[in-house]
Amino acid sequence: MTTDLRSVLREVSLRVTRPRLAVLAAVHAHPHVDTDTVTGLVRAELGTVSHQAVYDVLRALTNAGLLRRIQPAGAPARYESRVGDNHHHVVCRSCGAIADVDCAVGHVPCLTASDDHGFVVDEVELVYWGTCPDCSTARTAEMTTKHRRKCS
Amino acid sequence: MTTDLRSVLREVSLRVTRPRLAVLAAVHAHPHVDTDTVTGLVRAELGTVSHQAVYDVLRALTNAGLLRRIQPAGAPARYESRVGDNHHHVVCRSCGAIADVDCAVGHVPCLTASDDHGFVVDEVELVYWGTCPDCSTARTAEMTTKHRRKCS
DNA sequence: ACCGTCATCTGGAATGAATCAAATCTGGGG
DNA sequence: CCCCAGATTTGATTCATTCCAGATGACGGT
Repeated sequence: MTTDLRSVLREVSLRVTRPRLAVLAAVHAHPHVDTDTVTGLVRAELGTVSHQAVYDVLRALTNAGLLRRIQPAGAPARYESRVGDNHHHVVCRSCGAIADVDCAVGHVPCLTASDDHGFVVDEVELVYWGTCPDCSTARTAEMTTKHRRKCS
Repeated sequence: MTTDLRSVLREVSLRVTRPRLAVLAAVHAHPHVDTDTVTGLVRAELGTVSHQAVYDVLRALTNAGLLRRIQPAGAPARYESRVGDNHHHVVCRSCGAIADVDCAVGHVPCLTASDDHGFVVDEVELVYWGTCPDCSTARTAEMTTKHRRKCS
C-alpha cells in the first residue's frame, strides 16, 4: 500500500516525503475532502505538518495529475483522487455535500459549444446543483413543523 | 433608461436607491464584471459608495433574480445581467476572460445525471475551460520566440 | 555508507475577498 | 409631511490561500 503510493509519486518524478504520502492516502480514503480536513487527517498521522506544506503538496499532486481540484462556487477547494475518467459532481446548495456522477450519455454530444468565440477548449466541467437527501428531508420537515433548518 | 431600471427594481419589490440603479446599470453595461470593477464603476458615477453597499446590492439583486452570479474556480465572483436563458460560459485558464456560450443542443440530453444519489437537482452548470484567443496567440508567440507570457 | 545539493517543509506574517456589527440615513407608504 | 423598516456607512473581522526566509531532509553520486 505504502509502497504503492511511493511508486506513484516516483512515476511523476516527485520526491517521496511523509507529508506527500499522508496527503495522498488521505485524499484516497476520503473523496471530496477540503483542504482543512486534509490537514487534520495528515496531522493525525504525522503529528506536526505545516499548513503550508499541505497546500504545496496538494498543488504539486494536482499539477502532476494525481489529484483533481474541485471548487464549487463560494466553498473552499476540495480534492479527489479520481482522475482521468470523465465524471462530474452533484453539489448540495444547502450543506455543500458532493457526490460523483458519471456522465450519463457516453460521449460529449451537447458538450460542444455552439460558438466557442475562438477559445481553445480543453475541458468541460459539469456541475449539478441541488439539494442532498439529508437536506431535502430537513427542509420538508421545516416546512411542516416550522422548525429552523438543521442544515445551513 | 433610468426609468426602466427603476421599474425593474420595483417589480421585485426592492427600494429604488442610487447605489442599486448604478450597480444595475454597471452590470448591464459590462457583462461578467467582478465585484471590484463594479465598485469602481459605481463610484465613478456616484462619488462615494461603500465597498459593503456594493456587496449588499449585488446579493440583493442576485437573490431577486435580476443578476446571476458566476464564480469560476479560484477567481473572484463575477456578475452578469443575462438571466432566465440557459446559457453557459467559456473561461480562459490563463487570463480569466469569460464569454457566453449558448447551449449547443437545444435540450438537456446528456445533462440528466445517470445516478443522482437522491439529490434534487435544480440547475446544471456547464463551464468550458480553455484558452482565449489573445492568450493562445501570446502562448504561441512565447513558444517560438522564448518571450514571457503577456497574459498571466 | 556518507555527502552535498536542491527540492521541500516550517512558522509566521501578509493578502484579498467577503461577511459581520452597530450606528446613521432615507425611500416611499400612510 | 412624518415615520420606520429597509438601506447604507464605517470599521473591524473572518477565512482561505499565498508569500517569504530560513531550516530540513530526500536521493543521486562518490
